[in-house]
Amino acid sequence: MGLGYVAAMAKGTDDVRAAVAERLRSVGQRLTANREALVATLTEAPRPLTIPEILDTRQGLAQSSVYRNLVVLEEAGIVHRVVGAGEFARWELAEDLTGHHHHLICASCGRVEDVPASAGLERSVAAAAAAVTRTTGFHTQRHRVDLVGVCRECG
Amino acid sequence: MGLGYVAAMAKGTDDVRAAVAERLRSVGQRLTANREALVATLTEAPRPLTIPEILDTRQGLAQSSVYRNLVVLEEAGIVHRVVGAGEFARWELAEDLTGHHHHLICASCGRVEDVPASAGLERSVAAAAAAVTRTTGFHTQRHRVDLVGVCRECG
DNA sequence: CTTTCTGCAAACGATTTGCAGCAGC
DNA sequence: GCTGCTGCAAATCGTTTGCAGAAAG
Repeated sequence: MGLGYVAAMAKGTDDVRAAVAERLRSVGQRLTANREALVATLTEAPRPLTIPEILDTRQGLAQSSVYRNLVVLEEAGIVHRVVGAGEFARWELAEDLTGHHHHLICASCGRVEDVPASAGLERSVAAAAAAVTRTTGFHTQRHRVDLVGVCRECG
Repeated sequence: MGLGYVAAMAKGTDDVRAAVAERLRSVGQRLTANREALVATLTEAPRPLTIPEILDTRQGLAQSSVYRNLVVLEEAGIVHRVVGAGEFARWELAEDLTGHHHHLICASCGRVEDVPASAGLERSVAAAAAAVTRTTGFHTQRHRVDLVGVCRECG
């Protein structure tokens, strides 16, 4: 990947804090209270959050700061923008901080839930990616598997 | 799925036309020249298109009509909104008209390309979906596999 | 201290919508 | 001919940005 840090599976909360501090510094950005709060909120959530959801969690936080900081955190490789089904963007911690996972997207209520990725599926995706590189020259860096359907509540 | 039509793999152009006409009628919508043009454009494209791309294809077409008709066509189960990496939404024909496929998304230029899905990968996804239903009660209707990376041109 | 962040409010831009006239059936 | 579609232009709303004061290092 060419980045200056080592990828790892699901880190503990303290490791996350340390990694966040270091990655921000490596991009020449400061570690501020707002950014810590943002990371903490995303760490605690079992699914990607929308900006309104984030604002509800911590009131007194300016909307523009949330948007701006999410961009900074994305550039630092700490969070990822996730496109859901709804009209808001969703954000989650980068996968090397939380562990790789896939998404369940409810077509009825728009809710997005995380699910751990199975080893068998991962192997198949890797094989498919290798085949694609051979035939098209496209180099896969990561992948996204979303299951779209109806959640238990809406079913 | 509870819809009034039978799912099928990659249909011919004429079958697509017929299916489009019927599905529109079944939702109480008319088959107009604009809607036919829209479907034709998407049928010919080897990848999901953005609204600006669609407008370039057929000029003299009002932007608002494109937006409105895409919504109608989506409600009729004829097209699907696809979220790319960029700032525009992308649209493609529904998979039961074109055949199931996955997407290659270039993180550098934002381009989205279709790739056929391999049988092995499909089997793995189906198995994973079954496991999810068992453990969470979520019922999968369809899935989305995106490979995110760098295309040959950007590489 | 200097540089970067923050909050506020105003600007942006993709998408949606109101309305009067044209076209499907 | 009635109803619904089209195009135009104006409105919407998630997101971005300019600016003056506060905070990180």
